[in-house]
Amino acid sequence: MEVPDEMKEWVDEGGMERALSSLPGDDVLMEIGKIHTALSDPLRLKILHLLSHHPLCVCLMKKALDISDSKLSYHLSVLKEVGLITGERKKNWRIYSITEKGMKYLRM
Amino acid sequence: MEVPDEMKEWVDEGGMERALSSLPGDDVLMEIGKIHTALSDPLRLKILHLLSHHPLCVCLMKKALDISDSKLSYHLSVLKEVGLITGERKKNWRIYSITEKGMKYLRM
DNA sequence: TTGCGGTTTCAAAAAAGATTGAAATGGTGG
DNA sequence: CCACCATTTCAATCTTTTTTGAAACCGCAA
Repeated sequence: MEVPDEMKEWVDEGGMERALSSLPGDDVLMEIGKIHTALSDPLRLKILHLLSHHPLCVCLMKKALDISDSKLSYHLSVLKEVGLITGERKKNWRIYSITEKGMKYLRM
Repeated sequence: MEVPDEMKEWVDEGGMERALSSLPGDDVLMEIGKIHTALSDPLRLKILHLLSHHPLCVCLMKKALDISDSKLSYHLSVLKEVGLITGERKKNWRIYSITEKGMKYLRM
């Protein structure tokens, strides 16, 4: 197989094999991919930023973001699914908090 | 408006206003979102990992990943679009390299 | 100039993700 | 037990992203 000079020696020294074998497994790549999917929506990034200040009930987020209940609920579920936030019941309310993982990804 | 005790004092002290005003603008959130969209696909993460070892021509990546030309080309274009990789012509080949930005996001 | 290898572009089809409004859930206080 | 409040779930619809195969492109060598 023909390759550009620039990478010929690297390939001949087995660079490609090394690169391929140090690749994360498909399961790992899929999980990382899912986290990035969760972070790919501006609204969800907004939610994450809000929660980085203080845990919040759905009602306050709804008011701040001015969107429908079901829409907010959907996006919260996406963030929760991948562990960027957690939610706990408190009386009639549900209070969401950002996780360590969420903070880590927000900092990037 | 009724809110859980847990966040009453924070809200009363203007926490919500502070949180809202320190939110990145929609343009910024959209750009960050786009980068995460680019990182959301396992195949693209694989490409990024490969390129983190050495610049590569499309033909080598195609062989390593065992996918169609047009599919590979599409995913390369997505990564290039958001500045995670760059590509330059060299004779008949096109050689892609990971950018600093790409390295930064790969490290996360 | 013609043909060729490597790569991209295109349009159509398939798949995944987001939005909507209505209905359901599940504690809580009366 | 009942009615109520905050929130979630559901199914239909719409939008965006991905896949596919065919056609086009581009620089190079004969």
